[in-house]
Amino acid sequence: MTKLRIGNKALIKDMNRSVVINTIRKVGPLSRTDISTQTGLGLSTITKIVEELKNSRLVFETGAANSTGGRRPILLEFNKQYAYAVGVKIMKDHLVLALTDLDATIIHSLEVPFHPTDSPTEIIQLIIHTIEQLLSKQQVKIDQVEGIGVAVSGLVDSKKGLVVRSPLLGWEDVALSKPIQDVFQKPVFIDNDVNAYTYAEVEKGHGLHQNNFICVSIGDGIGMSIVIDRKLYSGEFGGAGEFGHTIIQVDGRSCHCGQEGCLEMYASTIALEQESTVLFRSYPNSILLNKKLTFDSVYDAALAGDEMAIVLFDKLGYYLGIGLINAINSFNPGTIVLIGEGMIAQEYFLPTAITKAKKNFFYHDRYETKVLISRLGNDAWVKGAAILAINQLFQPPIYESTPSLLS
Amino acid sequence: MTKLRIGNKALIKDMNRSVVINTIRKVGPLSRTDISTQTGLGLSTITKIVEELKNSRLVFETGAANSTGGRRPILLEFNKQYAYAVGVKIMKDHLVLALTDLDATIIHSLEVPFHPTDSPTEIIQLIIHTIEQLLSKQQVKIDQVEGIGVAVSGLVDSKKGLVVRSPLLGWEDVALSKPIQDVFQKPVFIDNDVNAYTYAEVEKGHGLHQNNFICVSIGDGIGMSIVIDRKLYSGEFGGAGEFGHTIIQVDGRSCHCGQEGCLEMYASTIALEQESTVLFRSYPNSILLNKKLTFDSVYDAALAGDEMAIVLFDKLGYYLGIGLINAINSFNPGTIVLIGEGMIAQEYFLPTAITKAKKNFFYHDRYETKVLISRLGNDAWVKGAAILAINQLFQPPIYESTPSLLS
DNA sequence: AACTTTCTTTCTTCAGTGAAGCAAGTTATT
DNA sequence: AATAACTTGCTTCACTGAAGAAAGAAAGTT
Repeated sequence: MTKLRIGNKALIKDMNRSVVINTIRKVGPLSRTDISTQTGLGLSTITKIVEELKNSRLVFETGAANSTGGRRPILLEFNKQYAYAVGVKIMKDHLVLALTDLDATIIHSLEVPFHPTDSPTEIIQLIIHTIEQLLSKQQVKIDQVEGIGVAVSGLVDSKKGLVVRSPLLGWEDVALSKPIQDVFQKPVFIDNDVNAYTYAEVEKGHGLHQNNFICVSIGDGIGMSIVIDRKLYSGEFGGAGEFGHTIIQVDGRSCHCGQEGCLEMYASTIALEQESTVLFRSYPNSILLNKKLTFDSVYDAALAGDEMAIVLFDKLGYYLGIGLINAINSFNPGTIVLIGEGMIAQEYFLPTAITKAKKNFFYHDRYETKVLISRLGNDAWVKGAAILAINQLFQPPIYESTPSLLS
Repeated sequence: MTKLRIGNKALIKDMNRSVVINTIRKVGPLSRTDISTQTGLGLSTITKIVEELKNSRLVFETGAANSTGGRRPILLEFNKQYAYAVGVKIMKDHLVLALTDLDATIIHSLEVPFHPTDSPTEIIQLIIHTIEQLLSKQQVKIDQVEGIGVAVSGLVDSKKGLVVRSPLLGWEDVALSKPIQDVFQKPVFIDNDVNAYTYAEVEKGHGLHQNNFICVSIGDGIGMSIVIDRKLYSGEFGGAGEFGHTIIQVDGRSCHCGQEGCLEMYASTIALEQESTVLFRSYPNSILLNKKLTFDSVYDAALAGDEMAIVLFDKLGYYLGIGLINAINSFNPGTIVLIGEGMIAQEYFLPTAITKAKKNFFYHDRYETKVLISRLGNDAWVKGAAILAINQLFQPPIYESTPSLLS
């Protein structure tokens, strides 16, 4: 278990430095007095800590604000350019990389295609090479990079830095962190792609107003992540949130995972295919006939007024609603945030899903789980990957062996 | 959100006192040197803190152990009798109360029946009256009681001290904590009964070796609790773990909760009734005919060789296995602990359930979720209730406004 | 007598605190 | 305008009290 540090002067100092810098980082330009009242620390303490933070360039003074009847406050701001982070997302046939500042703002990003047949080793080499390219193009030295975050779809053991299994990439037991870490000598963090997105949601999205929520991703598969008190819960070996493989139908449709009746078979891209085989009988004239069914293609058909497309989404919405009920009844989250490519067609399936989901166990009780849609853009995946690396720098240093900028 | 305290001398002292007392409490008789090496605190610090703890009677010296070649160590032990706690479990038609020491060992317990038609107010008065009786019988003054914990089945908002809904008792929105607290002027903690049992499991059961697990209770209904890093996760308003009402069959059997296809309809006492209506056609000679079906009665029938009883448990096991799969795939716990009255018949349904549950999403990956059976006795419910009250006394005081013995 | 282990005492270190005071503005009064 | 009085922001410094280190006392064993 993560063990608490014992109390000594080093702990006091680490904690207070952490509080001060995180206050400045999150609440933005602040005067020393503001920080003092917000944190509860004495003014003299703030003065001393700010002095140090200024010397290490983590914080800088950014002129004086207007007076409110006395001496004008000197505003302090977090130096986002103190260092950089790199985010990587591994997709089916290409990589997305981004260089960000410490606020996770993307400075420059690159996309590099690869062949689906490329081996893990080749792809890892491609990642390393592209990071080098990204850095040299932006004239950033590796010493200025505080960490590298990588997002991969599939089952990821982030503690061990291992991709246990990724059906999308055809990977099994790939040690992803180590080779990258060996080259750059910088901390490398890997996680599941939905988890990475969720970090972005925590820091930049709905997490700004919610401390407990779950993210459900709808796309090729169904993913989930669990946020408790702003922290992600990963399960014993990173598999929490294999929600797509919870069973909603005893002895139902066979899933590629070996089970029967998985939610993923009823409310993802795969579900569109599955459901359509039956539906084509009733809708022989559907323009979807002989087309590859994806959220995009079915959405286009629905927009064009194709009845079968509309029915298809409606069915998907019903099953998704059941999935949401199960999530609500298991976790009782205050909020569910929906993400993923499937959301482009939300108008066609979400109303049905939400109507169904509202009839959950708690709906008698005035307690309602809000269902929200992520407002982050498509770059949230790679931004989240960068946040994997950034976040660890600013954790409150109360546990043993937490690395930190504030040493 | 729970906010971290700022670093100052008071924090240091609180933290270290907490570390020392919890080390003594958990690891048992220890010398000062032992504590020093275990905690990492300096010997002189330990001497000072132990001095204080001795003065406040929280710790006492219990003779000297054998020498290992030098001065004999003076063993220190936690004073379990420093104070008392009271645990209460509200059952369908009776109360169970227990007076415990600070190690949650039961000193004396009482059972008091009531009428199912009694109003919440009457039952609360009965609780208050019985606590008084329990204390006076044991000649304990209320000042010596550090807290009172109450376990109730149903949806409990423990932060607000509210029983939101308890179908078993027919309660809705009952403010349970406040009236008790008003009388005794001592902290009162309430929680769901499965959660209370889980606290006992954390402190006295499998939690001694596991930091992350879930408990699944099988009985009249199906309950669940989630333990992450030795802490219970309760959800936004205490409803996490309404696992019995996750849907395993789209449009399946109607549940009293208003949904269809809830797990509870397939793997609890209710399921036995439901399933039997069909099965009686195939087994017209079953000795279960015209009997009230409970785990007890069906178990007796199975022991007597009744085929239908055996089939009934086998079906229940299959569905339970599906429930366990859903729990495993959602939470990826290292361990599942099974509890509840249903476990008396485990030999007839568990093998089927575990066989099914093993075929979960992770079973390719050498990662296995252990399924264990709780070894705690029937008094774990009320013991857990007492632990609700005891635990808050020994929390590490790193968050703002955590009450503590060590002020 | 020499060594070990446990525990205590004394002294040192250093981070936060709070009062006093300085800095730099605004507001009211002349 | 000029001045005095007030406000707000920040800094300095003596003080407090926590852990820590070192020396040594206590109580054993070899």
